Amino acid sequence: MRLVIARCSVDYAGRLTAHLPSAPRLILVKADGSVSIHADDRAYKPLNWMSPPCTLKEADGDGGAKAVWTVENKGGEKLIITMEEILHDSSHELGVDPGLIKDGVEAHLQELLADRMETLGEGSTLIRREYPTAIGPVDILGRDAEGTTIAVEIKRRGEIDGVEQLTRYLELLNRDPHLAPVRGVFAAQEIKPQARTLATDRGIRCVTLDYDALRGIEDDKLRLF
Amino acid sequence: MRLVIARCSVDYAGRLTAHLPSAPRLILVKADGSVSIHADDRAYKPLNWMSPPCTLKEADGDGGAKAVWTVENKGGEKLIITMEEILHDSSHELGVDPGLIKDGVEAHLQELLADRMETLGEGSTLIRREYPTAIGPVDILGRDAEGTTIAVEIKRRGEIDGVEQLTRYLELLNRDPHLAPVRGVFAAQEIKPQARTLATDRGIRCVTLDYDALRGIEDDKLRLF
DNA sequence: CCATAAATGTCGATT
DNA sequence: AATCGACGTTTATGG
Repeated sequence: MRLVIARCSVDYAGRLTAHLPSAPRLILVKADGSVSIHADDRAYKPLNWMSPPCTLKEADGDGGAKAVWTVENKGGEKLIITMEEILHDSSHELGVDPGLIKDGVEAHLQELLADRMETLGEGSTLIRREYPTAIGPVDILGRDAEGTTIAVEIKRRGEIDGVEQLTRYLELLNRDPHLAPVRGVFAAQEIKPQARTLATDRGIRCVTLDYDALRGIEDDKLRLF
Repeated sequence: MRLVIARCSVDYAGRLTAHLPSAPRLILVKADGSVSIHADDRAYKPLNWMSPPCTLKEADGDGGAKAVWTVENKGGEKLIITMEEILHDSSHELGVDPGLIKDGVEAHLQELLADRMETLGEGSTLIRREYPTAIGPVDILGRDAEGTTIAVEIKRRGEIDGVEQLTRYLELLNRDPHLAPVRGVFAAQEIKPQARTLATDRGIRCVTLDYDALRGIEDDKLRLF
């Protein structure tokens, strides 16, 4: 990883055209060849960048510029960094990162819920996860205690577009005489008020998922063996 | 901006739970208070981060650790960086960035299409751009060859969300007896298969826009003067 | 490689 | 604060 602090101007031509006037910035060159240009704000988002795979060509600047870097990818996107003053330049060997271990994402919620369908109401059973339809897979298809088909949409955060998504599935599923009538269940760790209102208005039941409780139940299950 | 290269392990607890095993990484502390942890790959996204506003507390490590940083925001999200070995530590004054100047293709599409309504079919005419409704402006309102009102939604990339948006407009517009019946046209440089399926199912016509061709036509027009 | 959906999405405008 | 829409979204996953 190479860290360069330089007063530079930057031009990008690719999916759009963009220009950065001259100012001191961090230029970050990673081992995979990627380049990113950071200002001293905007959290983690770079002002400009080029994702790998790409090639970096360093050239001496003519006149005012100390150096001109040209970063290019296969798609013809181009990033030109004109450095007028180099304030810092250091390189560091980091090696391959062991990578991030995540816990609590949607996929995990789906697994846990599929394993504990009674969370959705006593007597609820699983038909299958990722039930395929023409407009995408339904997270969980199941049956409630009365044997009515239920379609479950799972989100970490339940917002309006999630309700819309479930509504589309329900419309489609209810055309299938083998399944109809199908009832909707919107399950999320957190459901936004507008999403809850819309869902309720459409006869979709809302269920708030407690991740720790689901996982706790799961742990209890494992403890039995 | 402070740059630290350190062998560290990281724990994040907030919107999800995540852990990074010990390895050498870049820790980037910006003037806005944000902290991000980068591996030696991926230009854009760090392994872990905390967005501002947040507070950084540095503490001496006990035993194996040289230092322990705790970054926390108001929402109770927490990032804990345990540094076992510090390989580099430097600070740099960058000042406020003058910011990025973007020149998008986006707004141009609407202009071009409004100027060349026949792209949507022989005899199509413009009523107006940005036709206002209670739920936002319709990109283009026009008439087809038969005189039927058409509502056009323009996107660079046509996805399901865009079809939903147009559907909401159509629902509203069709309540207006002066306009009804209104037909929908979904126009984009690229239309995703699922979006096309949904649009077709709802009787919305899909039109793929060729930006270069539209601009070419425009150039021809200009050349006449 | 293409297509799709999730994301600690982020970011900005607007209510 | 919440919502909505755009983003050079990026990133991961499944076909």
